[in-house]
Amino acid sequence: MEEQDIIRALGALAHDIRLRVFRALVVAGPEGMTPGRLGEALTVAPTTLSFHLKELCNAGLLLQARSGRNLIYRADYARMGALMAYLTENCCAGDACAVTPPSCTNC
Amino acid sequence: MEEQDIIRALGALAHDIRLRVFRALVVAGPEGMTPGRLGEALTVAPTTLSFHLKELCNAGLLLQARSGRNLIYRADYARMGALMAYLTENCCAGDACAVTPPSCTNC
DNA sequence: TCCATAATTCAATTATTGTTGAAATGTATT
DNA sequence: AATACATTTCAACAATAATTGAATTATGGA
Repeated sequence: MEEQDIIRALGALAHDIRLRVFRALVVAGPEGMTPGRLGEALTVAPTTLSFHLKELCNAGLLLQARSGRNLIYRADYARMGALMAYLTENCCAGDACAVTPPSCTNC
Repeated sequence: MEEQDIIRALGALAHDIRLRVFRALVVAGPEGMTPGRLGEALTVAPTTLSFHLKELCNAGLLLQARSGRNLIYRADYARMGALMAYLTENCCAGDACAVTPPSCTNC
């Protein structure tokens, strides 16, 4: 992941609506969610939501697919993982930022 | 760390100069760096650099101290760690985003 | 005290982002 | 084909962030 992509991804997540959208999609899992359901769950107007979904897509954090007349948005876990990896490698030092994932608690 | 703090931290890092500044300070370690050295190393004008250092401070990612007529900026590793923890817990799912830190490679 | 250095603050300007409602697109149903 | 629904695109506007040079604050040394 290029530095420019990192900046775009960070910028995309640095907004309350977008962070909430992304979290909701992470929770939703592989099934994803439609803009309709998202807007209902988060109380965001369709136009506003569409704008932010596009931002997240452009940043590469979401994947879009069509199902009938609905669009389905999904979190791109691989992209998020790449972002985490970048931050861990470049913006952390020593143990200070060492985040211990659940699977490693016994290390 | 409150959601609002997360957004500010992400927003602070979502800028090329600020990301480079933060990385340089992470690399510099506990000794930190002065704006003078940073500006030299990164080729950023004093006023511009000062603006971005302030942004990073406001976001809680940097610590500031004075030493004679120099100011010394340091990365706040704990804050960065808290940011990483938040993202790991809230924006990742399953193994897809599981970042394996160096110390855990044998797990 | 006076000067030089390090860095910040201020104010004006420009550029980028975010919001909103109206209009348009695409798809399913009858 | 006609209608309804889900969603996006467009265009105008409002708000926020970034850049720049000049002026200011703070410290140390002659």
